[in-house]
Amino acid sequence: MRDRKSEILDAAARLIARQGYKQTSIDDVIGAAGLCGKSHFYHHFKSKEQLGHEVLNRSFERFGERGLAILREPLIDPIERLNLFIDSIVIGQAEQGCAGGSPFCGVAAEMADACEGFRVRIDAVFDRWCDQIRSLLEESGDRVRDGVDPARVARFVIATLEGAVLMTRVTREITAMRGIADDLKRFIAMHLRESPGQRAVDESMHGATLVGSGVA
Amino acid sequence: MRDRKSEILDAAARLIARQGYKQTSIDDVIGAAGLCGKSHFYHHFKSKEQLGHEVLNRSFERFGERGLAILREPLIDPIERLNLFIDSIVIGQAEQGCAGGSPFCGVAAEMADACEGFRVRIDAVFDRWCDQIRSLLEESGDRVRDGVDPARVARFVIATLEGAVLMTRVTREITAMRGIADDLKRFIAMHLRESPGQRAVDESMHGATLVGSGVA
DNA sequence: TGCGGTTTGGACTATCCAGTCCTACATTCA
DNA sequence: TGAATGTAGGACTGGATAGTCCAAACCGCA
Repeated sequence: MRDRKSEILDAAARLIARQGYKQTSIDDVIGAAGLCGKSHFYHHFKSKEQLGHEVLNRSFERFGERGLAILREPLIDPIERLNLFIDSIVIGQAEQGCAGGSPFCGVAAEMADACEGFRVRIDAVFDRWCDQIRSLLEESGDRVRDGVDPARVARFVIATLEGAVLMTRVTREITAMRGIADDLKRFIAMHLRESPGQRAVDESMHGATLVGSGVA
Repeated sequence: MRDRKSEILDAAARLIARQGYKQTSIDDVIGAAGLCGKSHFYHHFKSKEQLGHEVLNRSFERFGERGLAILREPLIDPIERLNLFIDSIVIGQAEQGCAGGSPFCGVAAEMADACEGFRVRIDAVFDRWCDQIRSLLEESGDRVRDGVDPARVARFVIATLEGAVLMTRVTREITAMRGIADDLKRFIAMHLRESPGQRAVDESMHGATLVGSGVA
């Protein structure tokens, strides 16, 4: 029973991710969702702002369910999970043709400024995201070097991913993001104790980052 | 000879950095610049889009003159210059109260979507920025490890800085950004050959990133 | 059958905003 | 003196957009 409200939210989420909150008009949403008139929309939502909040919540839940799901996958090694997660962001961005990005990127910044309520919500999203990665590192226990602050590494990972998504949005080029993702994995490996990790760092230094293998 | 047009550009640049391009109306600009009416504005600019382009160019020039100037400072060691540059971004963001960010961040993404012309321009900004950092690494010559792709490292640095700025914009918190900046310097050091760099990495691993020294 | 929530369809208001147009006044410089 | 340019002030158009209101159909369910 896919109700109409969900369809509206899906359509709105797609539009907002692609063109931003302010730039997405109620009429756009109505058109994309195949509604007939405003009254129908306003039957389900009090205002555009409410729509924004619900879209944000929904995107957050979806991201929690699917995007972050890999971070919780118990059968895979924690660090490997983190690497897979990074790859999944790159793949997602490539699939979207380098536009729009994850629901909390350029859009996040725009909405954060548009309304304090949005900002707080997006802040919470970042927090939860950060927590997931942090707990992943903590789960790795003794593999992580002494003195490493998992929360701090988590924030670094998120910032770099967000920045990379933003960059591809401007350059419309996915190759650079792949390089950044690989380098980010090396950055993470740098915080691991055991030699396999360290060796991996050195190997990738002489593999993936060979001059010319990146983007011209 | 501070002409009126420059004042308008300055006011517009400030507004756009804070609230975005679309959200900044001509009337806002007129008010902030202390003009009397639209005719005066349209005497200097053909359209809002032209204003956008000129603001972008101007911000770019300013950033080139001041922001990137440190990257070209011949008396300072190249890598040290890069570190100073990273610090300057953090300081700049702190001074702005974590809002707005560098002219080419959230705003860039918004404008990139608003108009293809803007996108191309911003893309060029990233390119030049990337080139500056790349040439810095190339300048360091033998200090950089074999197999390291300077352009790729440059893109990583830029992505992480952009992401960090975006993050502080949402969290309104500068502390996290300081941690990210320090970690970014360690990432750069990781690509240097000589032991001082490597030692610096290890030292900072047991200094800056001690659990609890980051943000709670 | 009838009630309540959903859907359709569209008219309408109020507001914001980019851009136009027109009229003055001041300054500068030929 | 007179033309060009910059500044001032404001009326106006046209389009987009959020939000309201109303009337009628549709549909599941008691």
